[in-house]
Amino acid sequence: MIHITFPDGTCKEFAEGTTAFEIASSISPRLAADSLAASFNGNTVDLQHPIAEDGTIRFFKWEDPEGKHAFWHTSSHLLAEALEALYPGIKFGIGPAIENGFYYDVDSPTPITEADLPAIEQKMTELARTKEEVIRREVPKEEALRTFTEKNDPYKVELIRDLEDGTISFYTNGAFTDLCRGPHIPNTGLVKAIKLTSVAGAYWRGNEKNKMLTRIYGISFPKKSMLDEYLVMLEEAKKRDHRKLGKDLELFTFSQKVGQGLPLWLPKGTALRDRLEQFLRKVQKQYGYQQVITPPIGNKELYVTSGHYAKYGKDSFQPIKTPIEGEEYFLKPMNCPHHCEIYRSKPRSYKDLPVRLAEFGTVCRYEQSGELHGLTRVRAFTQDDAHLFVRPDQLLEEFERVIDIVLYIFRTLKFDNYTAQVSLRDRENHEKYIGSDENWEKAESAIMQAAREKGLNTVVEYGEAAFYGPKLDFMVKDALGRSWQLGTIQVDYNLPERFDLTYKGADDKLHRPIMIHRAPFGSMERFVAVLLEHTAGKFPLWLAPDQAVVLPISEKFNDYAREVVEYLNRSDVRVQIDDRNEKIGRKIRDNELKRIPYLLIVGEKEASEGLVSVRAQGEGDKGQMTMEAFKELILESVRQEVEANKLERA
RNA sequence: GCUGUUGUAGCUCAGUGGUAGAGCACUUCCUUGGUAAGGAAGAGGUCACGAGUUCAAGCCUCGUCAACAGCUCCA
Repeated sequence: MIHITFPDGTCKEFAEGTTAFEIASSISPRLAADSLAASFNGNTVDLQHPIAEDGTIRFFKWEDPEGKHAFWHTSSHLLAEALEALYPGIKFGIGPAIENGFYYDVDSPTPITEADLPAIEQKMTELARTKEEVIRREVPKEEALRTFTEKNDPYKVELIRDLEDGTISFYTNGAFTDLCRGPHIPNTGLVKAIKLTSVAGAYWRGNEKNKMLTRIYGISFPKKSMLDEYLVMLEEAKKRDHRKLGKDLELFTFSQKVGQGLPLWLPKGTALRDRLEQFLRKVQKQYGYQQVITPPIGNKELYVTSGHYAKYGKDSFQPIKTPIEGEEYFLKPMNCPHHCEIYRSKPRSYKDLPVRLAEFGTVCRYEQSGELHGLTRVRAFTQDDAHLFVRPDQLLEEFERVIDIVLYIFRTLKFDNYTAQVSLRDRENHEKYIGSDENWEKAESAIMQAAREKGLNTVVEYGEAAFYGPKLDFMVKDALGRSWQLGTIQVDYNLPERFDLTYKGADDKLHRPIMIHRAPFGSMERFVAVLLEHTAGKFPLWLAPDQAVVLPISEKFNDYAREVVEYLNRSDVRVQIDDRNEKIGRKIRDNELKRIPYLLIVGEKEASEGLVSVRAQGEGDKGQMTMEAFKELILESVRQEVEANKLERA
């Protein structure tokens, strides 16, 4: 007998071999429908899986990631079933659930395009309506191989060959049987709303030497209304796309003539970016950073020394050769080698450390053309870079101080949902990294400790480290839950070695400093992109390129409006005038759409009494006040926005 | 880089081989107004670029460039 306690506290006993789905059904059909997958002793198993003796069961709901995963995974099998019915002879690759939905890779005898998707959706819906049970069956590896060889499904055969010997699980829904680990939902009838979203090419097993298969993406839900909500959310995401907002708000542009991936910052975008830079400069000054400036190119020897030439030389931009001497220079792809040479420019004492060199350094990297994306992936960008040269005994504290800066920035800009990703070496393959095992281990443990002490919500990824050292990246979720990598902090034992950086210790001997690379924004380009999507273009007052615009009711009040503008500009409030010959309703609409934080409406009453009528972005009429009072309101709000999160230490 | 889709006015987009289109934005005029689109007229295009097919190409073919989606990559 199995004894099971349910989430609501009730207890029941079941015979051995009872499936989780049967158990859920025995409680209530509702629970069965809601429970999309079950967990057994902490390991996820599917609802068809027999319950073993001492098990406790946890039922997942749609809200649980495991529940969605099982739901979408089953949907992908449903897609395969529909495809097999519609395209006889089709071959299947893999068909997993993903973060938002599912896909299936197929090799179809006839091409499948977007135009075919509605018909496939239709077929899937039909099949789902027949409420097919999803049946799990365990078979020996040899039998699995035979089944798929007979079916002439070469991709599946390849997959099975790579599996360990023993039993393999099969799942069947209707006429379709797939090799699959599970878990799945018990019945395809639970899938009520399906949308196939796109078709794309994808290499078999992600290797570009392999054949390209057709990947069909889709998403599904247990209710029609949930699909509708999802589609609305997608629309909202499109509106927030930084590429669209950047155009609408005149922040940046690209030119086919200037070149791919080379952003042109427009006046308003530049104003925004400058303000972010000023903000960070001020913080860094308080943390003892010194600003430096280095040239945009560097001699090939610099990169041979740093090791970057060997690693990236051929994929990088082509060298620039001096016409007579024939020396080779490269556009700088990073600032660290230059900063190492600044460190080397004079002897350093242990008393001088840490040395903190900061630069808003513009770098060029030859990103693959297919990788370029708005401002988040470009070929020329400015890092809010700094390199900290520290003694081993200072590493941990300095690392934590960098975390403090990153967290301060996130608080000020209201990025509340972030996680820290610790990127360590691949556990097996150490060859692609440079530096000694001992140093790597020291660096990795320092990062882990700093993250722990700062209470960061941390994810550890093996194999994601840079070739020269482990790193801590901050992953930020925007308002729509999409994840972006922003700030990065990296420990480096390698460059100090290669550049033979030293300091004189208290023992009168030379020692090797440790280097920390860090960029709290990541790059100005990506940060502005993420900030745009996070705020939907409604920047906080202290960052907004224009903080207010004065709207005269009619041309008769243009002179007074100009007076207001002049007064506020003198007081460091960024304000414009909209003196077009338009009705006030029109001016309000246009300036609201430009996301100007405050609209100041002036007519006869205001002009005669020195007032402005204030309208706040998205909040409507706020009533009248004197222009002096408005100035104070703005300056005070700005003070509060920037200083509310006070630095924890200076 | 690979596969696919797309490229027409500043923006969003119609236009299936026969004289280049709409809405918004822009200019001028009328209107002088009170919290999210007042009215009229006008100007604006080497249809991404280059070849080819055709009596004739925005439209068909090839190449190049760029954008978008996915894959692969990311110091």
